[in-house]
Amino acid sequence: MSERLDEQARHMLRETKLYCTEARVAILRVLLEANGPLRQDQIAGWESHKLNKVTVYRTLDSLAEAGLVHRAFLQNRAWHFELADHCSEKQCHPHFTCTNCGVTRCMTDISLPLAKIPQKGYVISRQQVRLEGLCPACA
Amino acid sequence: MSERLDEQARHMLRETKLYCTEARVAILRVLLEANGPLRQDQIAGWESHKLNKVTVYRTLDSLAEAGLVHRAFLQNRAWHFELADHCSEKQCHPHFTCTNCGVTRCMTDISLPLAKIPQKGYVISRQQVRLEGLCPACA
DNA sequence: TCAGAATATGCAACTGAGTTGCATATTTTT
DNA sequence: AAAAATATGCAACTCAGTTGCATATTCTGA
Repeated sequence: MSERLDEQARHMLRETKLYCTEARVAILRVLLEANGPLRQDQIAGWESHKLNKVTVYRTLDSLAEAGLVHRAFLQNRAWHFELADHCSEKQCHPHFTCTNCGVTRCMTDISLPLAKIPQKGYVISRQQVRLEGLCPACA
Repeated sequence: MSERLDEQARHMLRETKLYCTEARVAILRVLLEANGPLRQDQIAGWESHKLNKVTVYRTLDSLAEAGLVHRAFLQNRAWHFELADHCSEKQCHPHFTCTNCGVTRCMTDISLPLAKIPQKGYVISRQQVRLEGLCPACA
């Protein structure tokens, strides 16, 4: 229920010491409702919210900086954003994109081992995996 | 030596039944020389080639369609292109990007196991891995 | 609880990667 | 060498994402 999600969003914002503004609550709610990566325009237009584009980008920036949100792999020149849960500190879940219908889905139930770089001196802080292929509907 | 690379480029084009044009040879040569993913502007400006932007994009499109070149993960909204060697059919080598200096490097010597999707019906045709962190110079 | 400080928002105008239409040039085929 | 097939270049466009700046909102401390 929406009251519930609002409260959850507000809680997340307070936890991370971010100003608890209407836009941030709204955007977090959208991301809580949607369980998958969304583009800016999808977030802005969610249920006739009609949020301002600049606000959406700036809000997502601050949410990402606070670690509440992750930027997912680009597809067609547009960033995708999603909640940062289901992610370990070093690795986000893989994303699967269907090359036919274009749908992107979070594969929260798979994880690959972290890569090891044989050369000395590298520090890996994050690993992202993208899968491409056909979804069940298109295969 | 450059004659050599030109010949190699021409050979690759003939093999894939692509018209053997000046631009294609030049661009393949750049990619053969550089061993890492390059952006369009880097390719266009390589050694004062001054190739036309549209031509570069279209050439890379055809090279990618022919399987000679791969599009690598986006970084800062710009595609990166590189030769498709060192790649198995299903998996390209991982890319490492330094979050401090921004350098991207191909990790041709690592490879992760292919993900397995437990849900029925998915066909994975390609897996890409991106690593972020600090390079030896910045660590 | 309210003023002032801190921060977020919205608008309009911009940036820059990538694309498209179309006329022309180049490559291949016959 | 001519015709058919394809590639190139230009200019003008699209569209995601950004920036400056004036205004509004949220928080904090007396």
